[in-house]
Amino acid sequence: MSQLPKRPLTLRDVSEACGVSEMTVSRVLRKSGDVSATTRERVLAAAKELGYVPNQIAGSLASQRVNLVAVIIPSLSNMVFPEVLNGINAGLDDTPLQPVVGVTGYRPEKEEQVLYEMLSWRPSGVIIAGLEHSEATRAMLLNAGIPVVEIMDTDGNPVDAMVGISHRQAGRDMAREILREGYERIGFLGTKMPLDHRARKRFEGFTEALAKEGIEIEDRAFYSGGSALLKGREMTRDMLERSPDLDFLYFSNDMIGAGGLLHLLDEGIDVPGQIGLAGFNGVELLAGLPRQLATMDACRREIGEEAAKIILNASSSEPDADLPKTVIMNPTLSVGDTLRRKKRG
Amino acid sequence: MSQLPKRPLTLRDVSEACGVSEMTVSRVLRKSGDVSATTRERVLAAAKELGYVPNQIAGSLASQRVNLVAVIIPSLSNMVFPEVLNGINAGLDDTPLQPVVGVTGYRPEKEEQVLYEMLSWRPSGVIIAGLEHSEATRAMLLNAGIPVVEIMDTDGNPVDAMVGISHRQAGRDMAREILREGYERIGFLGTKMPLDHRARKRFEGFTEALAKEGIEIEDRAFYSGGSALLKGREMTRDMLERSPDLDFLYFSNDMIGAGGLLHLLDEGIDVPGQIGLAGFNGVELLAGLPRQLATMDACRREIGEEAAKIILNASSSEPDADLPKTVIMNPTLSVGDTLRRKKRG
DNA sequence: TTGAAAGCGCTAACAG
DNA sequence: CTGTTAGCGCTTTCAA
Repeated sequence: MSQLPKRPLTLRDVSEACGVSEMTVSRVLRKSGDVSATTRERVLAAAKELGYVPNQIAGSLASQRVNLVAVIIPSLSNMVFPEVLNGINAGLDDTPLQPVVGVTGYRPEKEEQVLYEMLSWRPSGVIIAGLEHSEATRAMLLNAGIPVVEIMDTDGNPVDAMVGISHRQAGRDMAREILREGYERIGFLGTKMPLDHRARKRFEGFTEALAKEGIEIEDRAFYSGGSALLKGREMTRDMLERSPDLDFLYFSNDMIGAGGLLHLLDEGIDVPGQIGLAGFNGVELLAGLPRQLATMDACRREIGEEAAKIILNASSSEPDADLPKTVIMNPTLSVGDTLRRKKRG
Repeated sequence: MSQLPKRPLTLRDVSEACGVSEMTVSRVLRKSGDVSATTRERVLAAAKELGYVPNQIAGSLASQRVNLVAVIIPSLSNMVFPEVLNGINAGLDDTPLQPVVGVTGYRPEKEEQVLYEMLSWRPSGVIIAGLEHSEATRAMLLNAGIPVVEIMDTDGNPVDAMVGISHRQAGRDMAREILREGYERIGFLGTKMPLDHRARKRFEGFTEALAKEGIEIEDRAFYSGGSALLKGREMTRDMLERSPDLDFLYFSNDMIGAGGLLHLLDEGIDVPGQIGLAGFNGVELLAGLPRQLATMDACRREIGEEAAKIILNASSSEPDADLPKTVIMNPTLSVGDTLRRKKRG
């Protein structure tokens, strides 16, 4: 830390400062090969003294190895994705690999562009949300020649590996639970997102399971943008005005579900006696509400960790060929205080 | 898209496929220099046909330019930071620059390590949360020879540029507002985070402004981990048990504030008549609560956008030297429904 | 245990 | 408008 360099320092600078060849300096800094303790100390001291930071660009070009993992997700505004990122971070901690995040805003063309940019850094692997991609995106994924893990959804065929839950199944399970409790006049409230395939699949699974019992959704509403909690309140109010006979509301996420719950409590409506409620995601927030919303855990953190493991394995020197390429997690349904209506034997 | 390459494609492959020199292919792909329309088309067609993705590693090494901006934040779990990231994303959209995010978990040594790794990619700039860093971190920042923007806090001296709000001032402003409304017996509830300097500074500003009026905080409580909303409920309950005379609760963030609000409403306590409440952040969530919590906007998105602008300017070919290196934003205080107690003239 | 040479894939700078 | 030459800063490989 003696001078402020206009030109970034290079190995050569360190080499000259300590009178050891560039090659040996490089070996010390990478802890590779055998270097005598004395020269190592000398090199380390010089590097620290100068404030040398290695140039990974040059290193990666020379070694043809890049310690980056591309992570591509639709959004950061929805807490779901930060939690997956935390899982990936945890899974990659204490390994040489580092996640690099790209955000698509749920737009396929943006996804394509983000992937292209990330691939141009020649990462060691790709973790990407969802199974639905444009043709070009799939082609890039296929041709990249690196491990690819598609996460969060397992209803479809992965390019390479996938880790997630079946949202169709999640929808079906919730529907069955609702019917089992005797609810029959059901409303659905969700996001207006044609490109949120996971929400769509939950909805499809949900209606499918209802249909099997001869039941149809009686009312539905979709929103986009704004405060989810507030939207939940408003939409619930509006829906119950339109369809006062409903005895259950299924929300596509916990945030609007919480809004609905708060509205009903304000109105003094008996939950779950008169109306039952369920959301999706198991967001931590819910713990503080006056009543526990029925919901289903999406295994977000675990998905991130598992995806990281797969990339790690695939890019290790001796990959375990037996490690499964498809991991389907089982979301747990928690009924909370807003779903049970009957006494049960 | 004809074959799946074991070895990633290079410029040379494209060059051979279309019979144009590597240099010209490179120019076409970078849209730099003049290339005849016909050759351009030929090159583009070949590149697409092969599925060529340029190698930025090599490109950056050769051009000595890297279109990456290092962004270093403490956490992704707190919605504050994703919102800042959204601002940065927005500010960098449609520019060649791309953010790369690193997370420190509020730990100085992790911050040091993350910064080191990011600098080893020779980014075009650094955006880093906070003004408090280890000696080594400051040294790296100083010697990196690239624009550095420290964000979210302006109570201190930046290495280079800073964008944010004064948390001390924010604390003072809230204290003054509370006193003006006639509250006098004040409790504080916050996070137990010795390394969250912004929360600490708000607290300091708050107590300082109270002290000026001869008032001291009567009770305080700190938490860590868990659902903030739930913690808010519990801590509020406990504090009012301990100190039933309190007439105001200041929360270090809106989430625990919302928990406190829900608790008080459950108990049928008059808010803001008997007890006033205020939080911090202006989280979108609040809009859906039964009552609007008094709070203060932290200008998260704007901070991100402004920081992006500074990096952009500094790394442009003709930087505007007049662009200020310090941007202090003014958080707006919204009193909501939980602060006003007096009728005012 | 250390060093020298070659080259990773691309682009700056210049020449044609 | 197009091509040639010479590296960018590091690591691989081979030799000492």
